[in-house]
Formats: sequence, structure tokens, C-alpha cells
Amino acid sequence: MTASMETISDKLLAWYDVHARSLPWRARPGSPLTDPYRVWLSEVMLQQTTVAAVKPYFAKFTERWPSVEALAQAPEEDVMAAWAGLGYYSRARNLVKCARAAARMGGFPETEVELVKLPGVGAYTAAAIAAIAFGQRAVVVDANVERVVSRLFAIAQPLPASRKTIREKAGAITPDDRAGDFAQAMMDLGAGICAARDPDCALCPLAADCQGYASADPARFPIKAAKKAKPVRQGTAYWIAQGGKVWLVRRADKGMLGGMRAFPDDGWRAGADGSGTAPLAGEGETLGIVRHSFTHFSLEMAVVKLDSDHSPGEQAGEWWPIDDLESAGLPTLFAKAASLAAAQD
DNA sequence: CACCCGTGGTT
DNA sequence: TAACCAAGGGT
Repeated sequence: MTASMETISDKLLAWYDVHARSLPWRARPGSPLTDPYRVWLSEVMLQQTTVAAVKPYFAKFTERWPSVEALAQAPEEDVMAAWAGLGYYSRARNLVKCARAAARMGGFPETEVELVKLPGVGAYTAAAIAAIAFGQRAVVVDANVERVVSRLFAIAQPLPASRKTIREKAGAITPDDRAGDFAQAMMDLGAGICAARDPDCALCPLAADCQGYASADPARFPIKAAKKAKPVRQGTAYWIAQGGKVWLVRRADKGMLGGMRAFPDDGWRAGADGSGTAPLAGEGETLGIVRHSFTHFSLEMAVVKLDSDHSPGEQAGEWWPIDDLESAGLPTLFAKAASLAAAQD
């Protein structure tokens, strides 16, 4: 065995031993595995979400619900409210379902095949839990791994068509031992050095193995298909207040902001034609416009104050103290509307 | 495979 | 500032 036989995973793991990020959901140095509950919770929170955004939520959740059994017993409503602001709210509904399933099973299953059957656990998360929490060899492919592998092998085919090739290449460099550390090392490398823009190849432990680096323009990988334009929608939300309280509804489980508390609205279908329907008749005073950008459209939502002598519409809801709206767990769009209205009401 | 589903930070 | 990006999953 010569030094030139050192594999990519050897080099990466040696780098990780020195440069691993210290994160609240990671095992302390010296303890190889960590609590599957914390691994699962962090992985779900981290789906399409930055480490910085997750940290305070992870701390809040683990303090309030220290175990999967505790979370399994929590009312869904409480979990949804605690999740407010993190986004992708189907994750919160699936979190409760998954916790109850795992608690019923006496704990999380240890194999990818079983893990992927759980609600909110897809191919990535199943592999990550199997590798990180249970020490199994699993090929963990997230956006970081896609980027690192695309550069290492200078994959010319654009995403998402290149996913099959990327998975094969990732599998070829995944070690039998320390697959969990390897996965986290790939993610740390992708987050810090092999970053989406302006990669710092001078610090990269894999530069000598990188075909993208050899090509002199590693940053052009991964090549991606063009994205669709983001349309702008208009809509209206209604502020209906009386006696220091305001009317909140619970949104349908499916669709935008599913299952979250909110102000009644017109469905945001209304364009300039004003085709939306108010929850009750009467004169309305426009308090202002809230602008908010979602993944696939932007929204300009008028906030209209309605006469409080009328009773609210047919949609089920509850009167909520205006001076305690923070505890309602409103998603950001409606939190913006609340701060706009509360300042004037 | 294409589309839907949040949010906040960065350039 | 408009666009891009971040430890994806469900349908």
C-alpha cells in the first residue's frame, strides 16, 4: 500500500477528523453514534433549510419534547405552532405522524428499507439516519453531495437528469466503515469549501482527485436546467376584530401553509379582477399590502379590516387575543399581516 | 418526471 | 434587486 493508493474517502475522513463542524445534533467527539431521535429531527428540519435557521428550532423542540415518545404524545396543533416560521409545513404534520409511528414501533427502525416507509422520510433522510444514527453503510445524496460529486467527476449532463449517474458515483466512493461520518464530511465540504459559488479549491482535500478542478472551472458544475419564471398573484386577507380579539381560521391540511392558523382570505385567486370572496358582507377598509415570496410565486396580499359587528363566515375558527398573536404560530405571511394590522387597529 | 410546497440570507 | 440557494418529500 503506497500513499498514492489513499482513497477519496480516506482523504475526506482525515480532513473531517480535523475540520468537522460542531453542531447541536452531532455526537460529541469520542461517541460514535448519536440519539436516532435527534438525528431524525435535525434531518427533517434541515430539509431545504439552512443550519442557522434550524438551530433555534432544534433547541426549542428538544427542550420541549426530549424524546420521540414525548413528541408522539404532543397535540398536532402544538407542534404546528412550534414549527411556525420554518416553512414547508407538511414536514410538521408528517413529523407528528412519524413520531407516533416510531413510538408505536418502540423506536426508529435501523434500516433504510424500513425508515423510508415513515412519513416525511424520503431516500435522503432514510440513508442519513441509517448511516449517522445506526452506523450502517448507506449512500447519502443531498444537494451538497450532488454538487461535490458533479465537480469531482466533471459530470456534463445537467440536473436533474444526472441524478442516476451522481448516485452511482457517490456509491463508488462511499466507504464501508464510517459511512455516517463520510456523509457528514461530504456535507461539510459542500457547505464550506465546495460551495455553490466561489469554491475554495486551495483548501480542498480532494482537489488532486477532482476532474472539475482539473478543468479549471469547477464552479460551472453541477450544470442545471433552466428554471421557470415566478408569477405574481394578488389576494386579500381579512382582519376581523372585536373586544381585543381577532378571528383566526385553520387552513386546510393540503395546499399552501396547510394546517396552519391564519386570517381568513380569498384564496389568493383574485387577480386585478377582484374575483375573491370576502368571509362576510360589509364595508372593508384596506390597512395595507403585504408582499411575500414563495418558492413558485410571489404574493401581494391586501389586508382588509372588516366591520366587527358582523359574525365571521362559515369557516371554523377561533377568537385570539390580539396582544398574544405571537403564540398563535402564524406562518410568516400572516405574521406580516398581523404586525401590519395590529399597529393600526 | 414535473410540479407543488416556505423562508431568510447572500450576491 | 431579482435570482439563487439551503442536510427534500409527496404526489
